[in-house]
Amino acid sequence: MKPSAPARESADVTERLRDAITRGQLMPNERLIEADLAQSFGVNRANIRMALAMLDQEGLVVREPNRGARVRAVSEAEAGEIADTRLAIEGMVARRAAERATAADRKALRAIERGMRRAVEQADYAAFSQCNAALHREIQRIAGNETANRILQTLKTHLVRLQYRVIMLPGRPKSSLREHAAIVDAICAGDADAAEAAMRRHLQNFKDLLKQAIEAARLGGF
Amino acid sequence: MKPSAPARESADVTERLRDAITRGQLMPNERLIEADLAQSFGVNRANIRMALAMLDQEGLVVREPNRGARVRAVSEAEAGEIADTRLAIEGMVARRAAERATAADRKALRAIERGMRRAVEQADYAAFSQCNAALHREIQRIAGNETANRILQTLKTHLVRLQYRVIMLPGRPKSSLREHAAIVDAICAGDADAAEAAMRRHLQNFKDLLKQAIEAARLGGF
DNA sequence: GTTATCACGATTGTCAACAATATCGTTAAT
DNA sequence: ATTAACGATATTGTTGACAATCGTGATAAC
Repeated sequence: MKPSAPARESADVTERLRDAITRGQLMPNERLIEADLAQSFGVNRANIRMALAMLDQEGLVVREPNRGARVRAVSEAEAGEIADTRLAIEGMVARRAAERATAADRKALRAIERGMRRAVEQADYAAFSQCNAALHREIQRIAGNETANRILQTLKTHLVRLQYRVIMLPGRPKSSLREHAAIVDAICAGDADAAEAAMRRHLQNFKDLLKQAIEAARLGGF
Repeated sequence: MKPSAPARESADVTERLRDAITRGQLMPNERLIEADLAQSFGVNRANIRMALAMLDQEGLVVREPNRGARVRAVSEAEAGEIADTRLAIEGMVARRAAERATAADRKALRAIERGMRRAVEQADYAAFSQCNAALHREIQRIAGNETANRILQTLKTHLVRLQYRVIMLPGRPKSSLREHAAIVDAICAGDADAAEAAMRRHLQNFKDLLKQAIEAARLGGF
């Protein structure tokens, strides 16, 4: 059995195009020519057109009338905006998670936290990154706000190109682990205020480090 | 001179369709048949198709493969989610506004506040509603977070169908005025924490009243 | 040498016809 | 009477062709 019937090619194409952009296969400001994309994806131009329209709405590409579409470049200022917005939403999400977490939920959070600690001890960056994502995802699931989750998803999509720099910063995994532990503690204690505050601190640090990383990269080569 | 060259019909159509949905001319769960819409809007089906894809991404319609599009109905639970998310973002926005407001900005806020007070004294609901929107818009402008503003715009679009009920509640304009005054005071004082807290209180009240209004409507006929 | 004009190629926007799929009522079988 | 199979109709999805527009380079005017 298939996972879910696409039956409509454009949905699939949109996802593939989105991936190509977020994975950096298509560079910022690069022109996206419908005919070329149609050929390289092996689909009709109408599908590409549809995908571009949706990704435009999503903010991943910009389209100018009669002048085509380009991959949207997120400026440093915009990265800050995105990080602020994410911080606000995910703070609320952590709060709700603290209010709603069941015993099973708490157990799941602790398990991910243990995995994270193990990854730090073994200096396994890939595993750490994965646990990081899993933890945030789990908190979102517990909070159960689909609207917020959808928005967070697109915001993270915009940051994904930049954030790998932060993980690589010296000492970051260890401090990140501390921050995450504080979040999990607060949620498991059912302390909504503390959960929101901890999440905010975590994402504020992330934002600051992201800014540093971008600046360093800008001055130091690219 | 024109305001800005559309030159592309689909952008215009998208806006018109969005308006038709938010203004209630197209009811929730109503099927949106491409051919019909194309005829009634006087455009090609491809444009309608494009518009539906974008509004789907925006969350205003849902599309199922080979089964067409319908106006998305926001459930009571979802209205709560939207209100929560809005609260989180707009709290952050108020905080930033407090940090960034110039003397001119403060003057503009005070002017809108005066207009609001006048509207309440004269029991002019339309004017009040307009000042309400203007005040929130002005705060967003001052904060200068375009990412957040875009998201707030779409979230409000989803609530617009419901929120008129709240304004009509007895005594609401007066309490709303108090809440707004507190927000303006905090922003003008440059007190970021107070501004966020005041905005949160305001939107939390809004959320609670919205829930009440929806419940009352559900029990009392519609 | 600089600027204006024009024609051409590349690309996007529009359109109508066709194919594929779902919906719904009818009929037939049990 | 209930269910299953079937076919007609409505609707969406796909495709290719055509029209409109933009960028660019060549040419001409000054």
